[in-house]
Amino acid sequence: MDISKVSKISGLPTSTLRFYEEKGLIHSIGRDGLRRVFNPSVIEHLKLILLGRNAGLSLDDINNMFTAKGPDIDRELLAAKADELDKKINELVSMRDGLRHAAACTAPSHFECPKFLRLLNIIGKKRGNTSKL
Amino acid sequence: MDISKVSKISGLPTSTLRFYEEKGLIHSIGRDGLRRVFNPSVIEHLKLILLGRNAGLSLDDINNMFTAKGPDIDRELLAAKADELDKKINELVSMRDGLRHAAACTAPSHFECPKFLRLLNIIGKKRGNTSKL
DNA sequence: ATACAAGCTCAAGTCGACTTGAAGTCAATA
DNA sequence: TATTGACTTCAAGTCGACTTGAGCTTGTAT
Repeated sequence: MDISKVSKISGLPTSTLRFYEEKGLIHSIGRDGLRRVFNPSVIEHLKLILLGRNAGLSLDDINNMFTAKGPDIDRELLAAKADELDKKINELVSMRDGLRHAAACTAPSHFECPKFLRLLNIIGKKRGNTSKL
Repeated sequence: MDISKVSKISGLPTSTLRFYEEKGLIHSIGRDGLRRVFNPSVIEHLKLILLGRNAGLSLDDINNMFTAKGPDIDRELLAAKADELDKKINELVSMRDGLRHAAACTAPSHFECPKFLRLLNIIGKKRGNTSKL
């Protein structure tokens, strides 16, 4: 596949694909003249990258998690990231509920609605001890 | 409250608090000489801001969602953001499951593990039609 | 009285993640 | 054959979200 096909399938601009290759997130399997040639499997890699980005991971995180830099991957890192995601999922659920409520609530300000404030505080409680909030 | 107290309670550096004030995300209720004075309720605002940031919202989004710029808030925006969050939550759940599996899986590469690839594709399917992946 | 920590403003710097621009290569088509 | 359009590299620019630094003011402790 050439870069424009990858771009069309993935929806990512070619500039981003080159950027990702430079960062080592994806790889081309060779060149046709000057032009990069990609294995179709790059699409799966890109899916994973987009997914990770969407989950709020940095490109470096993604790189560390999925580009085995030795004989084996870092299982602990993966498990740790899974745990982080779990925490985040809980927060997002609360946030979503808070938003849904706020969209329906008639209180003049969200901060004057006890239900909304309660949701905020529940979230606060769930967040270990990294912040005092 | 003075800025250092807000900083201690919130865990945010004073520079960030000033920055947020400048952006209109929080407000001080006055000055004591030169120094900003905050109402304790700023803590609730900061909770919400941190929560939003954690959910991947931009400061501008947060500002639009929670600083009523007219008599009424934008309920449609809130509901739309709630829907976005719902989508994101689904993705994060899949991602988390994928990571948990990858941490345990013995396949030489994640991309050679059918189960992992299946998870990726399930996610792909869930993502409306904004991207072709 | 003096020093010092903590605040202040405003401009500039940083970092991650890209994007854009200039300048060149190359295959295909008018 | 000449132009076009898609590709290439490499450097520089952009954007959001802060952070840092210089230079100044103030309240408190020695």
